[in-house]
This record gives sequence, C-alpha cells and structure tokens, in this order.
Amino acid sequence: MSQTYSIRELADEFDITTRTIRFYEAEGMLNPRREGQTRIYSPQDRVTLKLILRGKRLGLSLAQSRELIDMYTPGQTPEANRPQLEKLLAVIEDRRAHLRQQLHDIERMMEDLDDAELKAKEALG
Amino acid sequence: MSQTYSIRELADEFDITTRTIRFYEAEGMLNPRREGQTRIYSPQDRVTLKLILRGKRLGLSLAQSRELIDMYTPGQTPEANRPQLEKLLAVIEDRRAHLRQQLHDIERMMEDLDDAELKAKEALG
DNA sequence: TACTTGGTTTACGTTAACGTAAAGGTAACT
DNA sequence: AGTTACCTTTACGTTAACGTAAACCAAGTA
Repeated sequence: MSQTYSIRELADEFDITTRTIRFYEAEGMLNPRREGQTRIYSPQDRVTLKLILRGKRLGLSLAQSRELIDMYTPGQTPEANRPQLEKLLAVIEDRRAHLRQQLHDIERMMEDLDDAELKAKEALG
Repeated sequence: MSQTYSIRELADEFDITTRTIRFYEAEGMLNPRREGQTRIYSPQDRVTLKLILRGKRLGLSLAQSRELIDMYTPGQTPEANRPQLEKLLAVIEDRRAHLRQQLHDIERMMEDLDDAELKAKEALG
C-alpha cells in the first residue's frame, strides 16, 4: 500500500545516523510502527523527521521543534480551548520574529561575504 | 578619544552575561585592553562581539564564527598566499550555501506558520 | 554451517557553551 | 569603618544532542 522506510533508508536520505533517529524517538518525536523488533517508518514519520531537521538547521532545539510540529498537526484543534489557541498564536508570532531576525542576519552576512570575496579576489589579482 | 565600554555595558546592550563575554575572550575571540585588572572594550571589540552573536543566531559555532571574523578582518591579506586565499573563497562559498539553505528553510517555515495561524484563527471564529 | 548484513537494547562517554559558586580586589558612598 | 557596587580569577557543574561500544537477535548468503 503506502510507502514505508527502514531506519537506514531515512538515515541515508537525510545524512544522519540511525542513532539520531532512535534518539528522536526516545524523545517522543517519532513513533514508527514495529514489525517484530524492527522499526517501520511511514511517510508521515518521514515528514516529521524532515521538520525536525529543518528546525535544527534554523537553530531550534528539539523542544522548540516539537512545539512547532504539534502546531502543524491539527490534532484536536476544533476542541482546543481558547487559551490554548491564543498561546499558540503567541508562539507563532514569536517564531516569526525570530525568523525575521535570522533573515536580516543572513542579508548582512551575505553582504559581508560579498565583501570578503571581493577583497580576496582582488588580492589574487 | 575613542569610545570605550565596560564589560557590563556590553553585557547589558546585547543581553548576555559577563561570563559569556569572558568566555569569548578565553576562546581567543576578544582581546580587550586592561586598565589594571579591569577590561576595557573598544568599538572594534564591540563589533567583534556583534559578529559572534550574529553568527550564533544563525547557528554557527564559535569556531565557525572565528573563521568568518578572521576572514572579515583584512589582516595581512596582501601578504596572504594563494592557497590561503583560495581556501578562504571556498569557505565563503560554503557559508553562502548554508545561508541559502537557511533562507529556503525560513521561507518554508513562514508558510507553515501562516498556515497554522490561519487554522488557529478559524478555530477561534 | 559460518559469516555477513541488517536490525535491536542498554548504558556510559563526549563536546560546546556557558552557569554558578567561592574568594577576593578596589573605589565610592554613608 | 562598613557597606555597596563594580570588577577579577579559578574551578567545578550543567544541558542538549548525540557518539560509541558491548552484547544480542534474525535473515540471507557462500
């Protein structure tokens, strides 16, 4: 039916170790089904892993990534109560502010790199 | 003459602890002059600190920030030899690739946040 | 049947980037 | 003189995110 993945396939695809994947599971971020002892990952598991790694590239801790991932998955949004949702909106805005800051930092650093590159090339003649 | 800063002024300005600033010095990233025992920071020191913190926001390690900072400061660029400069250009390109990846990650995450926000607001009615 | 190739659990080790005392110096109020 | 507010050094502690090793199963292969 649906595509599945072994732990090694995912590790190879994302260039991480199997240890890392098991670690994320131990932290409650992944819940692959089992075939005997062996872990079998679903496409959804794969997406979750992708989100974790994206968060990591942006400097998020696992706890922060978990917050975001819980956010993305609708869960019981309809039954979610007001304070929950408002806290969520606050978290979203906070994250957005961080991203804006990073964006700005990237722009500045890109400029610096342009500069450094230019000087290096000049020096090379 | 030139503006100077106490360790506390810098700590307050950048919202870090004095411990952090001393730590960066111990790592060889800062070299404030001394007045007796007391550290006196120059505008250049302040810039360096700023660069470190920017790197940190982008998820760089101190070692990586040091590489970049060494890069920005012309140093003896004229006398720098060819392999040095070419390694430098490689580092620059590597950094640039990372930044591009982060940029992309930010865009995707922003989209996700838009999405999550929308759903939350809908749920709030 | 022995071996290789994958998977598993358990558990201690490691590194970066500081935190957190402890113990002390100096200058300025009160 | 005592206290407050800075600064200093030295040194052990802490946390996240895995690394690494040991010891083990299960399936396929030479």
